[in-house]
Amino acid sequence: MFRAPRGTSDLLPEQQKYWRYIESKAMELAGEYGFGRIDTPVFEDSGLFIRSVGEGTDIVEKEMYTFEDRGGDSVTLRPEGTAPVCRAYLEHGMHNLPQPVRMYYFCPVFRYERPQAGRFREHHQFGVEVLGDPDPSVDAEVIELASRFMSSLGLSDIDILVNSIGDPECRPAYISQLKTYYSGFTDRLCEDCLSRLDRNPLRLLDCKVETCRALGDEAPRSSDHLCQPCQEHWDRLRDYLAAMEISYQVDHRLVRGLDYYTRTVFEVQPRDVGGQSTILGGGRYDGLIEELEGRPTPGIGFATGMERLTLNLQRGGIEVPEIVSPSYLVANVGAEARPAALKLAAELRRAGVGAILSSGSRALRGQMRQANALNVPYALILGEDEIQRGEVVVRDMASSTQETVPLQDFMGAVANRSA
RNA sequence: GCGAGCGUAGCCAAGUGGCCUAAGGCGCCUGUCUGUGGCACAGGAGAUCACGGGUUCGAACCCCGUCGCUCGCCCCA
Repeated sequence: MFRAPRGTSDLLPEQQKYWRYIESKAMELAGEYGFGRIDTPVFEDSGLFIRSVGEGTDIVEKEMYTFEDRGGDSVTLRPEGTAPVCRAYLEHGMHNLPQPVRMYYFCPVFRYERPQAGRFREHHQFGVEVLGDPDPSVDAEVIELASRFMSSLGLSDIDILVNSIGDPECRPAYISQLKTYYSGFTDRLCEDCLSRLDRNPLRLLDCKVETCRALGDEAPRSSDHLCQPCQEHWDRLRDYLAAMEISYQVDHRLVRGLDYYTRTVFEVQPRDVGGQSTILGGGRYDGLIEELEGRPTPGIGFATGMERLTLNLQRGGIEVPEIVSPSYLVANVGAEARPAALKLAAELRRAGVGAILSSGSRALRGQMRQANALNVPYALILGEDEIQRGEVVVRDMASSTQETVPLQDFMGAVANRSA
């Protein structure tokens, strides 16, 4: 038997309510802030991601779904959402639009990883991007949006972590300080950290091994080594966040795995457990558009994982609205009633109300059971008697009461109610 | 890429060498109730016990391999 590929899953009808809930909240908020929706292709030229995400990153090095298409071009299933949006910004000359340009997206993203709790090979993101404005007020606004998004979902047990990792001006000097610091403790570093020392020194900071953590506490902090413009950006951001009364924590260990981030980085984490816990991550990427051969254009955004949001909604016991079932089940008895039932169901749907046609192959008893199991408020019963008299039995399932009414009157009432 | 655990019907599972032609529960279907649901009772369908090999007189159960799933590390949403 075929199964869904490793790390992927089917989103079954009974789970859809979470997604609908998250999507509706996200779209509502995005609209409030003036974001327009963008949808980009599921796959892109492989070079786009190699260039933007960074050659040395894990994503590019070992996680991309890259293949040659039949024409011999190398394409890659989108491993993240920001680069395609930037590509679209450039391709469609959006620098000619009023700046900044605000866009949001929902899309599947693909990374070849070992699946575990909250981590998949295909997952789905909601993300926002603001392109064309360097001002820290935009950072504050985007972080505020993230915060509002969490509270609108009902997720309250979360921390918002914020940091500044500088820019190409000041970061190299900081990184070399960091290396110097850690090089003095090579005897105390874990094996992973020893390799990070060469490959990705920033990552030393968020190692989870106890001894490494202790070293990280005392390590030089990026926010203490910012160049003057970065420092000013960082100071103003914190002023704005304070002015907006956003509760957040500065986390000097916060770094992100993609090369394009500059200055502001932030994450949202649930308060309880560790593991694959980050539910939202983002930051500023002022060099990215230029890296993609555009005029220097600043940008900032974040992405959230639908699956992790759902997980947290479920863990938090947060009630989400059920997807409404149709109002009517049309039961029918006897061969004569079958076409009449089909017609009635079709008319109801045309009138804008949902109707499920019950299979006439079952006894009426079975059809009523079905009505009960499907949780429809009303069952409509058509039998030969009703057909002859031009009537229909309308049964209110909740109160177990029913009345026989002329079909025309019933349809008239339905039309009035839905109008 | 590394480490650990687990695979018995759609789901939850009992069973740890013969009494297993595999218990029970949920769900599904049918009947009791000849055209009326939720409850109850009765019945039914649904399992090559993940797959392959081995040990044994005998394997769901022990051993080996494979595959799959889950969890952790790395990394990330």
